[in-house]
Amino acid sequence: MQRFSDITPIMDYNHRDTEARWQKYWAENKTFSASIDHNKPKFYILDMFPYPSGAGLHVGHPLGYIASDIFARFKRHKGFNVLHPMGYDAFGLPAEQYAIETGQHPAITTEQNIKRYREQLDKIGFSFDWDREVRTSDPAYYKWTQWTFIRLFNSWYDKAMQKARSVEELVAQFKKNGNSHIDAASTYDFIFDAAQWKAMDEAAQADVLMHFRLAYLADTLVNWCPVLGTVLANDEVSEGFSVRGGHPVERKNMKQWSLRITAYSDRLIEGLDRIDWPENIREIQRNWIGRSEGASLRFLLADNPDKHLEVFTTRPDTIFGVTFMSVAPEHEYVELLTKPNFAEEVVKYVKHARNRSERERIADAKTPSGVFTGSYAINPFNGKAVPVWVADYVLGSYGSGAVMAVPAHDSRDYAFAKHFHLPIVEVIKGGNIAEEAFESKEGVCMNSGFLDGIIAREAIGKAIEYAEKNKVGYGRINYRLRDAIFSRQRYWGEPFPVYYKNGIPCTIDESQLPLALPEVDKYLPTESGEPPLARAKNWSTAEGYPYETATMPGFAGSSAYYFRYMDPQNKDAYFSKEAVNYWKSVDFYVGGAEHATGHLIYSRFWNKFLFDLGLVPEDEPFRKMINQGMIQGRSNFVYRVKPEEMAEFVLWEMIQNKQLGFEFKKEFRDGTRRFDFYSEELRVIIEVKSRENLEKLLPAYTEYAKENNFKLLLFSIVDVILHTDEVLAKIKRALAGKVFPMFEVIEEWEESPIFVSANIYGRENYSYPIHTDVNLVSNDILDVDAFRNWRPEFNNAKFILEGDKYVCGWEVEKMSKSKYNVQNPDDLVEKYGADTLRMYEMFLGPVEQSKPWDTNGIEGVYRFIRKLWRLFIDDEENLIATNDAPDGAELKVLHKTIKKVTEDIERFSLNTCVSSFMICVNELGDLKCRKRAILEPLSILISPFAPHIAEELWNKMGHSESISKADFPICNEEYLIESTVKYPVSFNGKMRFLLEVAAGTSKEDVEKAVLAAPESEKWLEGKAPKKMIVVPGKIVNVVI
RNA sequence: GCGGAUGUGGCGUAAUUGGUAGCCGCGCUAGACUUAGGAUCUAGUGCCGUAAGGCGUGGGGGUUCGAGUCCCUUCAUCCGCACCA
Repeated sequence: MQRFSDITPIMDYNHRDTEARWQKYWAENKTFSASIDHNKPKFYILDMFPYPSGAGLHVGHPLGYIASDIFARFKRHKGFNVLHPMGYDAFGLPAEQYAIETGQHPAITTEQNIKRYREQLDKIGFSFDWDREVRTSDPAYYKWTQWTFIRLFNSWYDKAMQKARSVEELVAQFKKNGNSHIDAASTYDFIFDAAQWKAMDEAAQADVLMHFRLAYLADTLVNWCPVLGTVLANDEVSEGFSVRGGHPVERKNMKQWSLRITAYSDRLIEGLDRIDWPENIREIQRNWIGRSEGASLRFLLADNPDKHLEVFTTRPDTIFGVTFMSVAPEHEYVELLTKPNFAEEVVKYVKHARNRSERERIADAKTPSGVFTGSYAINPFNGKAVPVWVADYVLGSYGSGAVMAVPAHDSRDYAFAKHFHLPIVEVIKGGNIAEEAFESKEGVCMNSGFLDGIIAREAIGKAIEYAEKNKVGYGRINYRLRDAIFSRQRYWGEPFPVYYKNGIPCTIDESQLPLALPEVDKYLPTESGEPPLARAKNWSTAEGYPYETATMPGFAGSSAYYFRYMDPQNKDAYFSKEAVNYWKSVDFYVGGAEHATGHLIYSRFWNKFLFDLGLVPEDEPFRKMINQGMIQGRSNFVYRVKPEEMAEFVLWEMIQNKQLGFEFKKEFRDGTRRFDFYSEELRVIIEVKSRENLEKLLPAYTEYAKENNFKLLLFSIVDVILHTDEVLAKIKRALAGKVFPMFEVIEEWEESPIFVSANIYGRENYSYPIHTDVNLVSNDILDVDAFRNWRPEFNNAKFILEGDKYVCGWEVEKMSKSKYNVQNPDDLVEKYGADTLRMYEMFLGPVEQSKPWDTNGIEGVYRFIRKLWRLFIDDEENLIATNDAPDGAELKVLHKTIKKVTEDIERFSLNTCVSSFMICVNELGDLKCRKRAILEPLSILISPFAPHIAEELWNKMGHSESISKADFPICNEEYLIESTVKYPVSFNGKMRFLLEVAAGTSKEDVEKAVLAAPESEKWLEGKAPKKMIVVPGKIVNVVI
């Protein structure tokens, strides 16, 4: 059937035509192209660039992009030179996985996905400067990733100067003085002098330098994932399984490239206080870096006085309570410590502990495990010998891999001591050590020699002082942060600019960059287990030295991409000095909180490194950041009936509690026979089964009824559900003694699924929910016919309705295909337009908050857009704006909105802006305002949110230039001044009425007016008020 | 277990410094216009109550003339970390 709107052209806002036209205009005119302009303040606003996955964008992805785009457009109106670029994090596992499955080169898949992303992004009307697009998989881009790697390789970290320096300078030092005067972030423990350095051959020197380089190759205990055939970073592993794909991960020792991010631990912590980031992200990073202050103490071995165990403790104040020591199974002294008669046990334990997967260790965390080595160590404070154990609650990778155990004041040591019956010595007063460890630092020291009587918190410093004076230890800060493993045994990533010259790793010359990713025949590891690049032909330098076969991890390309946007086409440099000194760093960064311990920490590290080299002017990359919330799906459910359970439920509801005058029981058993319902009084049995079953069993039932003198009523499931009244009538007749066949079928019925509406009584007793496609549902009402057509098995479905509607259940879940709750932005843009989508995504709530996507509300925003249009344009599509001078009421509406919107955008409260626009348009509609002086500023106000319609209106009002070049309106407070104040008058804090007085009325006069108001009489009840509070311009409170 | 965040109508939310709780939108109810509506417009809509009025921001307690907002306590949900010495 044709609808009215199909046959009569109604002059309504046509978003399809308008939006396409302006998107084309922006692209052709390069409206949002940014260039260095020293006459304007710069503003760099950046989104975390996406990984272009095959699934395309869903409604959740653009949330952050829309928010940042609004901000970018706003800043342009405010006179800033805005850099707002976009690109793609294009290397990654899914494309490679797909390549392995199909043989398709990942570059091709990636290209296709990017194309799709771009189409989707373009339709939403973003103001990106696409000329600055970067892709991490583009050789022209990853050239600079490799270039940075070479710089890292050629740098070491000088702790004294707190900065990275070149390895050349380090070598010069070695030649002059050896390494004794150097305070470097290093894993090198030996001391050599200049002569010794010079005596080393090239390989030995290279080996020493490796311990200093910021990018270094080392044997590392890594997270090896056999299924993926690669090593994973710590943040890619969760509870012993890979985050992506959920495959088991094991610990394995391998030669890996790593980045010495730990050198920057302190600066990474310190910088957190200087950046405007959400507190939770900063807290996560603080925990991840895990700075703890304490002491390193030396315990000499009782039988081996020239060797010692080094421990790290945050509680040197408890040293007199040490009753044993524990070392990690991987500790280098395990063998040395183990006495012959304990060797068997220790070897067995260490082997067992090593082989345990991370997951097993976690599962067993509650039961301590360990074994005594037979050795003792000497407490440097009191000379007592304590036993040394091997225990896997001690981590080899933290501190020194050994702990001094103080069971009285550490809960892990306590559990261990209890389990193995080791002594517990209390040295801090205040707890009950018979029950649990007392970990507070507020207690007073006891049994602690010179520390006795001091508060534990203060004793820490005294103990360190003592240790340093007696040369048995020193104050020390430890970090939880580990170096970042930088090798991946993968194809689709940046090749390392590294070759091996007689086994010595060297970086290629910068002039040779980029080292392009080679072609391979397959994207799998070789038969001998080497990474895919080992398959490439001639994967070696011109001299024949083999290249590194691992590739870089996902975070390599994303760690400093924001610099490349500043000068993306530069062939000679990463970025020009001019560009970086103009754009400096990102002023505003928008992206997901899930990158807290990955990208967001690596970027800060890379940025600080580039800062140390003097390449960039600021040491933090992202000055301000907000994290957009996740958009969850809103799933809809239909409830499929389990017919037999439903029939029994329905019947029981009718006959229980003597409703028919007789007591019925559920479940009557007679030997092996079982019946559904039974009345002892009348000897009546009711049984519900499928028709087929009843027919089959009819002879047996007949016989049983006869033998035992029962009256038997058999009903088919279908009849009970669909002909409940007739069934009930038959039961009543039977109870009244009437005679009729024990079984008859009311309706023949083919097998078909039955669905019950959500609010039908008892539903949860006899049905189970199944997901239905949200596109078949509107306001939780199911389109029954569409549902029948959805899948063949439902095309004869029956529905139990509420009234005439089938109401679906709903739940908030992850947005995913399998839950049929995915909302795709293209469909919504097609139906409602990009402006509506943009505004609706903002209208949903604060950007930072996670929330379910519910398409229902979008109609309201769509109506608003059309209302806005009609404020300017009549039915014949003519502009109706007049040049009349606006009146006070109109100006007040406009300036109120200017004020609210400006303030709200600045504090990133975009949902409330949308509300304000709606209020403004409603109020101007009520005032029948058609005045250009009001409408023109309004269109600029709204243009960051709904840029297409704003451009169209601006254009219709006679402007030839894009609205994005217009100045943002400024609020004139004069228009907001009220001549009267409406005081809410409260009595004892409860608001009772409003009282209007002239603005500027004195407190005393307001009080008088309140008392004189007729409404007051009732509330005063004849009493005089005890007190009156008048807050000028705000409220009046009368206390009685 | 530790750390952090959040709890407001049927739903998404608003209330910027302690000052009229529920703005805006969805949904719902009634009406208007229509041959027709999943269009548009008007009015209503926190809960209880015919009304007067009472009750209401997860629960309990407190500070205050006044508390969604501050303090104490408790519950629930979500997120992060999880043998880090």
